[in-house]
This record gives sequence, C-alpha cells and structure tokens, in this order.
Amino acid sequence: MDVFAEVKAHVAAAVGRLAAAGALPAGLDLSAVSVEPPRDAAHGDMATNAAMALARPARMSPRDIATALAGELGKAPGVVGVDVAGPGFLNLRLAPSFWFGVLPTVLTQGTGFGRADLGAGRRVNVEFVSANPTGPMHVGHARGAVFGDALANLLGFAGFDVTREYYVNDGGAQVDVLARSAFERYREACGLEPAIVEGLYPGDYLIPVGETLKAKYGERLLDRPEQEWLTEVREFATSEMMAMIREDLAALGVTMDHFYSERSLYGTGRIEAALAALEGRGLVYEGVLEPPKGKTPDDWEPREQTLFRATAFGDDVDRPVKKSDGSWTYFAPDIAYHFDKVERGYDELIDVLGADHGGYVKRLKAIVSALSDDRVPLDVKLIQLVKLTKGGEPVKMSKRAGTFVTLRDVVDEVGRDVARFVMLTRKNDAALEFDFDKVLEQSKDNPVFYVQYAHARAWSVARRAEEAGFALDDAALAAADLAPLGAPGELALARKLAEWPRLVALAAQHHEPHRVAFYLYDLAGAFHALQHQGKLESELRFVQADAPETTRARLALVRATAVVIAAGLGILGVTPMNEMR
RNA sequence: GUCCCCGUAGCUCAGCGGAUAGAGCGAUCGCCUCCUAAGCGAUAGGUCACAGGUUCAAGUCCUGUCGGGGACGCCA
Repeated sequence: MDVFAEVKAHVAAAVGRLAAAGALPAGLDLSAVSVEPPRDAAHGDMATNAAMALARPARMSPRDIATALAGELGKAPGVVGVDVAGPGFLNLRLAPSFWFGVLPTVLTQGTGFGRADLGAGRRVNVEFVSANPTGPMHVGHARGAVFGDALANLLGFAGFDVTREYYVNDGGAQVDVLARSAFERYREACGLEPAIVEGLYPGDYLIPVGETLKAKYGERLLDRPEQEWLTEVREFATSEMMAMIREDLAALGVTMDHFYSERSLYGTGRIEAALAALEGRGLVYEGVLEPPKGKTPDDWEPREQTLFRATAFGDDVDRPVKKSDGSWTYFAPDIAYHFDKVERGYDELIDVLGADHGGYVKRLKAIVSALSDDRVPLDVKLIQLVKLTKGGEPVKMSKRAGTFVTLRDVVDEVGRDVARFVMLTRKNDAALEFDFDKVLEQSKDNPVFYVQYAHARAWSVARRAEEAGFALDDAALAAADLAPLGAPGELALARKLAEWPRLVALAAQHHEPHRVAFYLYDLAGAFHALQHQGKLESELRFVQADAPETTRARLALVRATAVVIAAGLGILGVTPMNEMR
C-alpha cells in the first residue's frame, strides 16, 4: 500500500467527478500529475501539481482548477485540509491517524511491506560481475557484484521476475594464457623451475592449480607439446577459477542463477544465427574502417572486414564482427549472447559493467535494439572505481608488487555486511571512496553503523517492554489502539515509514539501489531523534509501565520501524543486527 | 579528434521537472539520576562550474563552453 498512490487515486477520482459535472473537460491525461511529499513540511503532508499539470490541456487557469479540485479532495478520507498555494499547488493536510494507519499494515505484512507490483511479473535479466575467469576478483568486481545483487533484490521486491546471470569469458585468448600460466605452476609442482614470463599470470593462486594438475596427470604432460594439453589444462584451470569466483561471491552473499559460457557460443551455430538475424535486417556488410582518431596505431592498414551497422543506432562508427582473417572479434559472441537473452524471452535486460566499458555501451544497446526490433530495453549500468583508503591515505594497489586488494581481502577485513552497505552508499556512476578505518567506525558518520544501531535500539526497546510484561506479537500490536500516538516525533517517524513503498517503486524504476541506503539513513535518523525525546521528556519514552495503551501504541511504531529497516537491509543484502554489544 | 561519467556548503555527498536546495564531517554553543550519549539538538556556512534554451516551473531536461576522470585498435 503506497499512501501517495492512494491519494493520487483520490485526485484522479476528483478529476473524474469534475469532468462528469462539466467543470473540467473529459478525458484529460493524468500522466503528468504527481502526488509527493512536499520539501517543506510547513506546506502540509502531501502536495499535488494536478492543477498546474492539467491547466494547459484543460485550457483553464491553474488556480480555477485548483479551487475546484480542493473542494472535491476535501471529501477524501483522511484529508483534513486543502490549501491552494503558490502557482497552483494543492497542499493536503492529512489527519495524523492517516499516517499512523500505516502501522497495522507494516505489522501485518512484515518485511513484505512495500512489495510492489511495478514489475507485474515481467522477466528481467541482470547480468553482473562477469569477471574473467583468470584469477581472484578485486574490489572493483566487488562493487559490481554488490550493486547487481542489490538491484536484483530490489527489482524482485518490486514485482519483477529476476534472473541473475554471470557471463563467463572462457572463449578468448586470456583463458589460453591462463592455461599456460597454470602449466608453469604444474611444472613447478613437478620440481622444475617455472618460466612465468611477461604476459602470463604470475599470481600465487595458480600454485594449487598446478599441484592439482600434478596429482591428476603425474608427470606425463611435461614433455608434451602445447597443443596436446592446452584444451584440457584450460578447461581444468577455468573451472578451478570459476570455483574460486563462486566462493568469493558467496563470501559477499551473492548467488547467481546462471553462468553463461562464452565458449558455448563457438562452433554451435549461435554466433552465425545471431549474425544471420542482423543480416536479415540489412545491418551487416563488408567494409573498411577509418583509422581511430586521436591515437592512430603505427601499423594501421585499411582492410576489408565484416561490420555491424552500429551507426544506424547512434554509435560513432560501425563495429567489426569479423577480423580480416575471418575469425570472430570479441564483439561477435557478445552479439550472440545478447541475441540469446532476447530469445530467452526477457522483457528487460540490464548489464552491470565496469566504467572502462563505457565505450561499449552504444554498440550493446544497438545490438539489443536491432535484434529485438526495439521490444526489449537494455539498461547498462556502469560501475565507477572504488578508491581504497585507510585512515585517509590511499591504499597502494599494484599487481606486480602483489599488493592488489582482492574482494576477499575486503570481506575478510570489514565483513560482508559493512562491505555491501558501504558500496551502496553511492550512485553507481560516481566514484566511491572506501576507507578501511572509517567503515568500521562506530559513529553517526558511518551510515552502516548508524542504521544498524537504530535497528538494534528498536530491538532493545522491545526487550525492555517484554521485561515489563508487554506482549510483542506483531499481529497483536497491529490491532493496538493507535489513538495515544501523536507527538511530532512519532508523526515524523510514521510519515517516513509510509514513504517506504514509494521509495521502493522509485528506486526500482530508476535501477538505483543506493536510494534504499539513503532512505534507511533518514529513517534511522527519525527513530534516533524520537528515542532521544524520551530522554528529555520521560512521558515520551516508549515504554510507560503505568500506561499500557500508550505503550502498546508506541511499541507498534517501534516494531514497524524495525520491520522496515530489516526489509530495506534485506534488499541491500545486509543482515540486521538485533544488538550492538 | 569522437564518445561516456562527474562538477551542489571548507570536506564527503544526497536531492523524484515543483515552493525558502538538504544530510554527515569539521567549527561554535547546548543536552545523560531515566528505554544503548555508539545518541539528540541549536547556530554559522550556497552565484547548484559558466552561458544560452525548453517549460506555468530547471540543481534536475536540451545545446554549447570550462574544469576533473575514463574510453576509443583486427584486445578481451
């Protein structure tokens, strides 16, 4: 139940009645009408722009419409006052009972409160992480993983049927390099000196892979030429890397529904089928590209190759799908992969990519647009860098020196919950500073702590109440008489709780899980403020031993707060803490 | 050269086309006999980079300029 949507329905009904009475034209488009919380609380509880939005299509002055609407809206349930303000805003004042009315709903629905039917069961595929299976994941991957997972949670909560998918780049040259690197570790395990030359992966994480290879094959691969072992070692090493990556993801609390293999696209006709689909639309041709601007390669030679007409979709140049020797470029399997997603019947696609893939976005959108005939929207979310610091000083990262920070390092150092929450306190397209010291700080400056503390305090109040003999059953509290509520802090908190469904809908629409984190910070603030009121005026304390009705009403508010914080943290994938010590 | 992202308080950042642009930190001043002070408040602090445009209404949308970051290849 979204109270803002509810009031908007009243507005629509009022417009309908006025139209029926001839006071407004019939059939007005209400899509520009919004009902939202006013920025300034002095303006009332809710504001609608209806009169201004309808003025032009109705060919009437905003104030005339506003006056007429005010008369109708005054009759709506819960509305105790309607003011026409400014250029034609309608400010609604609502009875406190309207806001407190959200409490039984929260207590009845539990952490399902705020679930929306925005998605209407539409199928959405969220592809994220997709790190190359050549080594452990680093912090950047962690941010993408957390973002993608939280976005998937959010969309699921908003009524979409979500698939989490990981595209495994196991088809390119880099997995051959992995195989050669693992082979050197295998030689090392056999007592030989490994030749980890420039271009191979030097990481220690391949040492156990080499040992397992020795256990598996003994020494019999040692004298064999590369073509005899490459395929087997590659497959083995790749699956070992993917096992490691799955473990890392599990450490972050991320579970994928599908791992989609790039290799499965080769030699199976999938790429050819996707290309044929493009050819059928006249989007593939043989041509010669201009040399890239700005940074012309020394060895540039114009050559004829197979190109995709990406410029027809707003890309800067057409993109090669085949090299001049006839082999596929990296783009070709990506075309096939997105074709496959379209064919699997998804209604929406989301790709979560590192910011270094920015130059790739237009051609991906072009492909999906072309292959779905514009039916399937693709949203590409680019994840900006994570700047790691400790006590304000940058943490140096160097692959060569072996000091680069892995996903696992971060989780081990600060824990899954902190890592996840902090990574969701920025928009995906803004750089994120992650300070190892600050994220563990127990202060208001640290949103993770602040939100967890609010939840723990709510539980602490509940424990106190229980000791004082009050029943804490949410179903019973849902039936509590809420008349004793009404203090300004209580009302502010209830208002914030009532905003949750609307917040979910907005965050889901915009694919912005960080909004949930900021909302929780606000909600926690409203709760801390109210609890503090009890220190200043003891009659405002939640638990009043000699006033059971008041206590029950307040416990309903406290429990509802805990429930919504838990629901929000659930979307972020963070475990709520019931006590801090 | 082209494209993408960013530019909001001293710092770190929110901000849904709506009204007098908000938090935290830092600064100044307050608040614990009492549900977690790990907290709550008050004050000070702004040319929303700049210039045009669209709109009843622009921090928000469009164009351009400047500044910061990133990306461009028969790499993956």
